[in-house]
Amino acid sequence: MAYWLFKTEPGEFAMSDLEAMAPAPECWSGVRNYQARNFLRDQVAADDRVFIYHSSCQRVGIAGIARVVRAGYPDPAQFAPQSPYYDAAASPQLPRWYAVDIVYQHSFRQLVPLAVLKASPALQELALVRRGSRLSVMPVAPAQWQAIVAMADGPSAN
DNA sequence: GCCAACGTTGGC
DNA sequence: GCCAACGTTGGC
Repeated sequence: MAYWLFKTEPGEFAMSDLEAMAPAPECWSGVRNYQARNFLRDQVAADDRVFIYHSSCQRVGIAGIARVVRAGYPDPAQFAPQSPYYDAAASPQLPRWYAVDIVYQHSFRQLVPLAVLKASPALQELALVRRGSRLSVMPVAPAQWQAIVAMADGPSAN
């Protein structure tokens, strides 16, 4: 089992939306960056765990945990002309973009702010805190995962 | 709203 | 293949 971090703008789709849908899964759609696409297509697997990160909002940080229930498959949005994620160059025979399905697992009692992540010595190698990083799907090492969970729900977070 | 940093496009 | 121009991301 591997660990990941997915970015989302809560104005579009928030951790609370995922929680409200539970136990129904959500299609994680609309990733339009090749490096992130490659992770979704090639590496994200069923039963992997995912941090949900809120970006471009008042309180940026990690809001909770989801679980992957379906590995990468062609993102339906690329074939839907009405979708903002439509890609005229993609076809079902030659899909360009991929999605996964995730399901709600756990909302942190309090969001772990970006500033806290940046300040953690255990997270200096995490792509999220690297200067200028724009990657929206990224791997999280087990030690990084445990450090973040401890910050979220550990004694210091209470 | 600003702007730094990044990814993509397209002319050559 | 280079690289300037452009569009986007995303924190602040």
